[in-house]
Amino acid sequence: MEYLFGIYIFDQMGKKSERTKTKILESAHQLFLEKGYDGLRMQQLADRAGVNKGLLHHYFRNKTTLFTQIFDASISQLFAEIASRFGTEFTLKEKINGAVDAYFEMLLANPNLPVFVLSELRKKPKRLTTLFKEQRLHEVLGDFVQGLGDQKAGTHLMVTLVSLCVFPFMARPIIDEILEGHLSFEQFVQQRRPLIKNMLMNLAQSI
Amino acid sequence: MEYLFGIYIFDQMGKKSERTKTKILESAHQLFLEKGYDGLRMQQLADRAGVNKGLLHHYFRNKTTLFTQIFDASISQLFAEIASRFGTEFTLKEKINGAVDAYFEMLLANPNLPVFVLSELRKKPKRLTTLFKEQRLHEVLGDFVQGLGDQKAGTHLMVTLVSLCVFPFMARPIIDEILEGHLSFEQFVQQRRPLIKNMLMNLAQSI
DNA sequence: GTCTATAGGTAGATAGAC
DNA sequence: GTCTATCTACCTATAGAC
Repeated sequence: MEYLFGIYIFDQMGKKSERTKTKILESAHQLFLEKGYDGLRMQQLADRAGVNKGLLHHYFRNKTTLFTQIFDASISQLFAEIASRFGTEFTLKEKINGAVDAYFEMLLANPNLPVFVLSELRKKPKRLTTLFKEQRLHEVLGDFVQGLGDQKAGTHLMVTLVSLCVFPFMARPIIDEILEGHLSFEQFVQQRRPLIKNMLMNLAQSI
Repeated sequence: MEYLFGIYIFDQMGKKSERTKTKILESAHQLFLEKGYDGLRMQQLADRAGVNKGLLHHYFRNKTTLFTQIFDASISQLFAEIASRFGTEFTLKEKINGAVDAYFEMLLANPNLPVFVLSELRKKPKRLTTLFKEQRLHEVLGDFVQGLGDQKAGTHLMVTLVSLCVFPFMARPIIDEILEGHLSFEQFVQQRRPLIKNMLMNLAQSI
């Protein structure tokens, strides 16, 4: 587990204190994404990490500090996918296909990430503005949008791309219920992948 | 405020106890959607409703009972939009346009509803299966999917429709940040409405 | 029907032993 | 560096007065 713009980078080979910190961060990552800030108890986190409650405060002062690290890294990860296959050497089609594939890969590995980020974001909207400035996300997104066409067309294309890739993973409990075992969720989203790429190419040509 | 399949229907004209119950339910609806189950304190709810904490328990026994009413009604509302403009007398184009318009209207009035439902659903996935059975949602969705084509095409068309309508509202904090005041969020989603209808018609013709 | 007071339990955080 | 014990604050829920 490692983040491109991440706040924390794990080092499994360090001394014991580093390994303990890593174990706590990994557990916090899992549990905050599952339960959200308000839903996670420090005792649960200590149990999962296999340490005592007191240690959590020794390393991370308080719950908020720990949460902020996980939250910031998670937002960065969402935007990293957009930048991942971007560059002037790619054609429009390659950029679209590359971004869709990158999102699918990330979402298959981190299915809870979008719901976590968007629900916590609603409670702490100011954090986003800070992160945009700190990590120069306006530049990253601006470059991406420019690469997709003019300002208006590029923005709509990007929002369409992210909507189509991300939403089915957020609505997974509902989609599972609808599929009722006729098809696995994984099969369903793999069917969608070429459909999504086609829709995006059509949209790119029409605006 | 009234729900099609809703558990609670407000009656502002009834006796005092009914008006108090209504006030509590309205406040609970607002606050649970903002803060989620874990984030809302019973004291906050009492303050907003203008009553005492004890009264909440008098009318609704405990926090879970109250939450379940709001949660169930919110899920029903999400599915109600799909059924709203459905009927064999409509053409495919009318069904698509009608469903998109119904979703836009509902989302403009209830912007927090999707994030609330999907984040709470992740924590209580079993509730969905129960609701699907109780409210015969399989039949509602089955009819809708049939009206859009065969099983596979209909399902993908429906998921695309909901993805494109709902996701931008969930990601509103991010989109606000991207638009940076060049355009209001409302203007942006209104620009998208015809784009979405076009994409859905293209998709319907191609699968 | 509504409020006050409080019980009973649990949360986050700290101090200090080992 | 890690654990145990404990503090203080707060939360849900109840009992009982008005």
